[in-house]
Amino acid sequence: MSQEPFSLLHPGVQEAIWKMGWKALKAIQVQAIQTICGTEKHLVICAPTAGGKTEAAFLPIISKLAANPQPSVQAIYVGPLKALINDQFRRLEELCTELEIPVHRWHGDVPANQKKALREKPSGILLITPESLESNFINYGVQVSRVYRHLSFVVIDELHSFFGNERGVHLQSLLSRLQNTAGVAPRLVGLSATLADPQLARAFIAPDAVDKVQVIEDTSAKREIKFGIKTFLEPPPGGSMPAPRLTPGQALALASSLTPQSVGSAKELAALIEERKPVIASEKGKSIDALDEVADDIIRNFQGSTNLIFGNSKMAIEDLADRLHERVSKEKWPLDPFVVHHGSLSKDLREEAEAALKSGVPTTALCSATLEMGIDIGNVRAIGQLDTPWSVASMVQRLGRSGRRDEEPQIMRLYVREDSPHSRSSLTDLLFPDLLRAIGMTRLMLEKWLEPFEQNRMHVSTLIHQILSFLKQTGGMPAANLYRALCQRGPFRSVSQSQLEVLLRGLAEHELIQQIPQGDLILGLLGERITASFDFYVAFQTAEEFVIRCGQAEIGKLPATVIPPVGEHLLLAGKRWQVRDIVFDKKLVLVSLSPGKKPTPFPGAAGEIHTRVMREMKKVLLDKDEPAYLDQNSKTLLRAARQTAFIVRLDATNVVFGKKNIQWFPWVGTRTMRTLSLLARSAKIAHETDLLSITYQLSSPEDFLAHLREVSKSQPDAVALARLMPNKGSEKFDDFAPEQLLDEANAKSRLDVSEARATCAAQLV
DNA sequence: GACCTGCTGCGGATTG
Repeated sequence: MSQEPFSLLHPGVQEAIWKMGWKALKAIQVQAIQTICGTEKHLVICAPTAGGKTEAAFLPIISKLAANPQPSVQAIYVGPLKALINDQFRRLEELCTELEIPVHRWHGDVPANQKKALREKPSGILLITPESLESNFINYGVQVSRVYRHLSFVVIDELHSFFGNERGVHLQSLLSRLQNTAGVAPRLVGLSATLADPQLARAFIAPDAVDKVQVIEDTSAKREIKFGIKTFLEPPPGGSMPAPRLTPGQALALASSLTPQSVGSAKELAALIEERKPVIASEKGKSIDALDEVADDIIRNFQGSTNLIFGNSKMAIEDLADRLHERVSKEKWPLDPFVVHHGSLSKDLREEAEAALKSGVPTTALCSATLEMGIDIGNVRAIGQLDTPWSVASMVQRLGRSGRRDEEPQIMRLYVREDSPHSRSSLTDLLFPDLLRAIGMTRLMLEKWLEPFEQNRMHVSTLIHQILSFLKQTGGMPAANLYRALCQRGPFRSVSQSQLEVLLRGLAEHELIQQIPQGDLILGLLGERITASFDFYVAFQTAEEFVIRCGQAEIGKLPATVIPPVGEHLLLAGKRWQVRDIVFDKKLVLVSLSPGKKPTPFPGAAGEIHTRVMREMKKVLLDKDEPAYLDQNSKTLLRAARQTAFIVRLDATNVVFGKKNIQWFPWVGTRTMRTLSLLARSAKIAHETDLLSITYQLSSPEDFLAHLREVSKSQPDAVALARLMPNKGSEKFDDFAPEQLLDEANAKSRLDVSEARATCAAQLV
């Protein structure tokens, strides 16, 4: 054991380490001890799950606390999940008992008397969620300064989960308010397994003192990665009859016989496809699709071990689970190893699935982001991923859940579903965009690139939340104090003083706040009601949900908008149900098992794709190499996509000039594509966008070039463009924000005028 | 064309 850092620890902590039988401190633990005990810096620790991060942070923190006990909470651990807090509570309590450092927890499931006891006699370490910290300000505002007056450390677990979203800004605001209210300057420690850019983590932890943040990364043995992409073709959409489908080989032959004319013409394409003699994919009269082929592959490759298979949507997860159960029962397996885990399932069912994963009996979970982070589920052999993920960050996070023992490789099988070419296929369809994205993202993952988060977002909804919370906490204050606390010292730095004034006037119009004659702002009638409601503590939007119950057993919850009428069917927890009764006033749906199958569609918004990913996809399309991680189908379809790109000369130019329209492939992300679309709209040019391209209803190349010239030379007004957006805001309190402010916020964070201009200018060269 | 997370006090009845 490295003697020097060990000797920096309190003797009681040294003893605890001996007693636990540790042979040596890990490298990140040594560095953390040196930084926390030897400097005044903040800290970010980046290491894989189960890599000893929590101990790295807490061994030195506990040492400091043991040497200097105070009658106040001295360290806070903020966790994003209740289950994670419960896990860490057990570990910390074990470490702290003999040192006589009290460990407390505060979240929604903790009994009120324990919370009361902590408020009356604050001490030691407190494990808490952001929302419960919010409840401290709302319900015990006057006690905050006493309870936290000797706070010296704040540890934030799963730091990356707070980046760029409402909950992260909420947390930053709470921590900033805590410092001001209690008059303390705690040191911050962030923990994460997936950090793109240490610089962003530094900026999140301490925006004013980025160089006071030490980053510690675990550089110990990198594990081997085994990675494969498999592509299956979906029968063409439409009609109840099974539609004919090409094999990947036929798709390649089709691409080779394309001409620039046939690509744009449904008739010519149909004739070419007819020549290839497409087959109706069926098995005993039942049509099979790509998901059936994925299920067959899973049955072959995920047997006899514990695995996670992630999907992009709950509907797809449920559908896949249903098909796997079908196969297991048809083949009469003695045990069905497939379980389902996602956010719409009841706590009981989720815990059952978690227990099965931990049990040692081979289990494969079909899951969503619920199993992406946090709770320990033991040793996972391999990861399946149904459909190309939305972000590289999520792909990395998911891959990281496998091969947890050092000597084991990380394994991922990524399944891509592409439409078989059909008579109405667009050029974009013929380029197999999901396969391109899967390869592009894989290349970026291997390069260690991850999406950065938007630092300049205004977060209008969360600012409204914090204004209301602050007024509730204090009873009222002048507008200037709000500006100083939230916008200058707090996280809402992208909001100017005049923008805050516009916002406050808007809030007064809605009676959320009002100004008393002396000038102070206080809560208005509606503001009082909102801050008193149970769901105020949460900064993010939540939908109205109905509980789905079979007899006394709760299966899960579904949004009110997707509940089928009585007599119809739904798919939940991998089982088929029929709706028996709906009790509207109790928000309850009674169901029973039934053979009828209808996948439940969950509502949701589309994701944003980063420009770097689109640029990589272009490279994939124009490169010649065929990565070894592609299966034969994927290689064949990639060849077909490249052949098609060659036919329409996408290798030489990004534009395809048709008779009646002009299709441009700018290879930019969602934000820039949205901006290009709004620019065309403000120039009154009819157009459509798809996954890869924007098609202008222009017949003359000159008109197209004139538009690009106009955009690249003028100084487009981003706010004026944002005014044209159809959906201005969807976060919790956006409805209370003045439209002008939402336009300014959207101009900043949902559009990218400078990249749009640069893209137009580059196309002109 | 998407996923995830989280949270009262208080009055009244009942019990020791």
